[in-house]
Amino acid sequence: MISVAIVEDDDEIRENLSLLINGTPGFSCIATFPNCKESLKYFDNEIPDIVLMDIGLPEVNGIECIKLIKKKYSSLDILVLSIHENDQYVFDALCAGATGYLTKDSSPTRILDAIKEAYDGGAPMSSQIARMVVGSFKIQPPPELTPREFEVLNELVKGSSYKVIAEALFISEETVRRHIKSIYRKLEVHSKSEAVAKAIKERLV
Amino acid sequence: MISVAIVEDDDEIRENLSLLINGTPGFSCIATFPNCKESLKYFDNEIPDIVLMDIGLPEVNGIECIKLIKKKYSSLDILVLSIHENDQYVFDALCAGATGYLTKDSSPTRILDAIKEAYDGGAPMSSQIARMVVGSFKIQPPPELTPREFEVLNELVKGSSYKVIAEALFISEETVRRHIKSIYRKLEVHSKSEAVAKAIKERLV
DNA sequence: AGAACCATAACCCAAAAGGGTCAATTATTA
DNA sequence: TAATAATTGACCCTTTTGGGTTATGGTTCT
Repeated sequence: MISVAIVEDDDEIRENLSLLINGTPGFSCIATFPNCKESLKYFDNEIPDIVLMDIGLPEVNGIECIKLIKKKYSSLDILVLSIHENDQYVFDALCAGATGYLTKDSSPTRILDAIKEAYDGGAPMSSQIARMVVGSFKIQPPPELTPREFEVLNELVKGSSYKVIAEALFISEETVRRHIKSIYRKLEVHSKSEAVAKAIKERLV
Repeated sequence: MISVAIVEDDDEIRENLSLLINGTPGFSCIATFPNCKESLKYFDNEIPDIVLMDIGLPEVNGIECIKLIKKKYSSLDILVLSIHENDQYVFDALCAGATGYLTKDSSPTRILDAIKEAYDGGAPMSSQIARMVVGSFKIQPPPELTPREFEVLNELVKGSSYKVIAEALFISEETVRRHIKSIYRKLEVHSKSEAVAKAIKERLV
């Protein structure tokens, strides 16, 4: 028996979800809340297996609510159920610790499957969401750095000084300087920290 | 009709997959290859809808093969089918541009579902893999930086010099220096580039 | 009331970084 | 064969950075 709690401000949606869950063998909706605050209060006494979370909540929004819940109950699995397919909401929710992300047009069957999947250690996502998430890993076409320049860039990301890089790559500090000048020109930056930021953000390393 | 190509060095597995796909209505295995090189040659003439890719290939491994394929045919969807659940393989594959990642213990039904899902724009993953991927977004418990220190750290990541930070935050350069010393101590680093690397990697910004 | 922390600011000094220019060797490619 | 690119190295100079110390006013918590 999987116990579920729902945080959703729309009365109709909340009721329908509750009926769906309670009407299915093996699932039990043990509590529903129209906002973040009440859910937090409840969790002090009883912890469900899975929380279904809306994003568009009044006062404290769903993302913040996830953060607050995970802060206290870090192992609790939260499944987002949202109308938003917007990139930022999805990534914010996952960064906050959500276990999965379904769009609200998911079928009742899909929702139940997802709850089961989350309970079994999976991370259920609507297919467009999954594609978005997986796509975020993809590396962009790399800038034309030479192999040696990539080696130097790697050292920069490790925080090495010119001297340390020179020793690591068995070249003189002057040559390190030379390579770094090249790197700065190609990446269009003017300092180590900028280069490091760009390298990591664009996954050049 | 979804056309599928298979890159897999194990003869038996390759044959079984081919039989599974051709034996199912709506699916067609149009080509199979024991290594990367032959698959690339073939794609010059015909492009399947989906490629099933093994990771443990001889000579050029699966990750490199994905990179090579995506370099020429960036819209081709590649589904990894691997025995490895190792973090690094998964993330490397997704970074290389894989559309999904299944473990080899997936059932025939699951494999067919996944091909269909990838074809429909999804990103099918085995549940442990999905959990791993989603989990990688989660922010760790943040180090005890003060609000002001976070502001300074943000400026560092933007590549700002002490002087620029001072102007941006309306404080003296000396105070910027003070905050940065604090940040270095708390993050256990000794330079801007190290701080930036750590901040980005641990998603402090 | 005192302790602890935050944010502010200053001074000293050595080390590191960044920008400019020049030049030689090797390898690859046109 | 000539041109191009990669890799290596050097010298000049200024600015930036990092580590040390000290100090003040404000807040918050005990």
